[in-house]
Amino acid sequence: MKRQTLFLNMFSAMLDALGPSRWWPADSPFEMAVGAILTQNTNWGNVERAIANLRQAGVLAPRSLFALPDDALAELIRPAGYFRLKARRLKNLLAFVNGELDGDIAALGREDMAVARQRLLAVSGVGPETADSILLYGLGMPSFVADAYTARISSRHGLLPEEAGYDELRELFMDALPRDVSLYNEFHALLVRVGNGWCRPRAPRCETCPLAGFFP
DNA sequence: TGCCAGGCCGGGT
DNA sequence: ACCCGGCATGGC
Repeated sequence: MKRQTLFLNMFSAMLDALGPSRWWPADSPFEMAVGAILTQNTNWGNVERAIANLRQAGVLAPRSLFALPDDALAELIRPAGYFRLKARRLKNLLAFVNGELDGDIAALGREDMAVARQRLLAVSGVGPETADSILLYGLGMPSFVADAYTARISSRHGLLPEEAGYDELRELFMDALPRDVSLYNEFHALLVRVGNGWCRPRAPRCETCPLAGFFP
């Protein structure tokens, strides 16, 4: 079977079983980017609390958030964990957005995607997954997000060895699939949902997984 | 109770 | 070029 067909069938199997995800839950590209930093190695429920705190404090905008002292910002995002570290990372991103993009992160979306990706990666605290999330979900660019779930599900199904690196994994999906923003969006969202629900690190529930028996 | 969560950086080999 | 310790809260 053609590899693209295999991947699209995998997508359909998850979509049929779970329905559309309607990701990313954010009101603006800026809020999305903030969420991308806050959710690093962290449960989304904790991130929601942190974002609610920022909104409540009226600082969910590039200038006002940057104006907050580090320790005040850290206190507001405490529920998201790693809060001192993430306060610094947010400040790094904000310095870039305010200083180089005139406070408008959406301006990045009008650049060449590889250039936009490199500029995001140059911000300390923005790694490949965070950058790709912002490109895809925040800016609507076709950059596939290859996170820990993608790696786990892929290796369990023998698509790649477990030790495969981030870029290798991303290229596997991007080479196999058409460059389509909506497809990448929903595909990654479904992988996360399968990873949270069935493809667990220690206790996989493979019997009832939407991908059970899908791969040869 | 321990495991897990939509990673990344910096320093050491 | 890899490997590892550190970072931290909250749900199950």
